[in-house]
Amino acid sequence: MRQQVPPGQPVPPGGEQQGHPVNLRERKKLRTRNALARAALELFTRQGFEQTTVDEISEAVEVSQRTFFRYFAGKEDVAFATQQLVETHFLEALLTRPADEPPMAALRGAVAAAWDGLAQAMAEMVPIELHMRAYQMIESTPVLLAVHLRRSAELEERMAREIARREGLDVDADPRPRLAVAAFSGAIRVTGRLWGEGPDHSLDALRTLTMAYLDRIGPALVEHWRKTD
Amino acid sequence: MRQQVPPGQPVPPGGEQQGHPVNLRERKKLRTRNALARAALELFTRQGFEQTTVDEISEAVEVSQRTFFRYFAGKEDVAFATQQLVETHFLEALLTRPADEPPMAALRGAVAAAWDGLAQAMAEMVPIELHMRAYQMIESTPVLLAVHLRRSAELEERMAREIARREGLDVDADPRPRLAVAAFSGAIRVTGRLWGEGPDHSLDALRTLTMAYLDRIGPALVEHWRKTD
DNA sequence: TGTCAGTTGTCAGTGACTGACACTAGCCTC
DNA sequence: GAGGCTAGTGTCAGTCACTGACAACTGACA
Repeated sequence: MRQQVPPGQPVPPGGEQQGHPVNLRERKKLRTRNALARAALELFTRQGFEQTTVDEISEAVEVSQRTFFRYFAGKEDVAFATQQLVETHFLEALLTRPADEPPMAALRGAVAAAWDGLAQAMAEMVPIELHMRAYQMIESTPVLLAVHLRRSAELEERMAREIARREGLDVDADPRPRLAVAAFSGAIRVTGRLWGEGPDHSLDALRTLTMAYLDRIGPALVEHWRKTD
Repeated sequence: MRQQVPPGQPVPPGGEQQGHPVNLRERKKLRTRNALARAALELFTRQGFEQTTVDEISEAVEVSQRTFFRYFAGKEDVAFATQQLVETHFLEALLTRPADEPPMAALRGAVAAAWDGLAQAMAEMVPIELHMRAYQMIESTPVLLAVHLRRSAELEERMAREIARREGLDVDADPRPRLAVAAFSGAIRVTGRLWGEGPDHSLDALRTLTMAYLDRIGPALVEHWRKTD
């Protein structure tokens, strides 16, 4: 079996992340992709990742196995379909933060902004509740956890670079961008877990919990690092 | 293909980590296992992980593919054969540190102690230089990097628990054990990378570099946390 | 409406793994 | 030292993840 995660993502169609296409072709593709993701997550969460075959997923959507692999680079890849959506939204939000915001404020602002609009985009793919169950599954499936950690590391790296760029620093020379991102990501992870364990599994609950935690990271990292300030 | 990483390690023979067996049976097994690991790492580093098949590895050692899978849970598993050895040595060393040592001193002492004896045990399996090249390969192969991150996370968790136990703390209630371990692991990782990039690839170079860095983590974490102190 | 490009299905093949079973070789006993 | 026991090994057949090639189809656009 192939099983390896694609290096730079063999970019199957739909890689352009829901750009609300106009023509029928594009809409059809998007529908197939979403249907595959939904079916996959449903099966994964119900019977387990390993216990689900790609054939099952394809059959559920009534496409050939070959088609599945044209939309997703691998079985692991579908499992992260919704994560991918979240990350994309967040990164986009981060890139459009006002230039004068201090690092942690920008990161915090980006999460906040990402929530808006995310819920809708996500719901088109899968019910939020399914996304949440998928997250738990990822955390408890060794193969997926491994991939998740790698993905997180990559995201953090991109965040750190963006923060460094904003502050006019060299990521490799100055440890602060990575430190800030590490602290931020740590908080996000903790709230994610707490939310999963807690009783209220609504998006709003996660949102307020996250914001509350981010506010506690402490003022040490909140200030500008630029000398010009 | 199966490709998933074994949850609790399906413990193939030889899982008892080189206990210098007495009888012929055991010695033969150990030799086969080491030969497989050596052949695998050699092939992986020469032609790449994905480009190497399990059949190639087995053929190089003149055993059947089935036998390979009786020694290692999967193709990924061999790639971590030497890492496994290092980790085992380190954890053992940590467990036998004097009870009155402060956390960071115990961790530091454990690395130091692990070096002794490790070189020999390792050389029985593969040349040190091969182990080193294998490390680079892991870092640059996405599938392996993912597994590596997961393994590291697991190791850190075990370290944190041990530190907490020593200090009489609850890992989940007090963040300090995990923080200390995170700082420690971070330093180890950094030195590992520096060593790989630097000119001197000797074990001694790594050892002195690591020690120097560990000494810089700062006195903030070095003190005892116990009130009784 | 016809052409063309993008999408899909079919087929065949590779490679990672696994279970079952038969065979062999050290180990232990008598 | 012969024989039996058992662990280790090879063979075989099967599953499942993936991939390339090619033929059939279907929207898009002139």
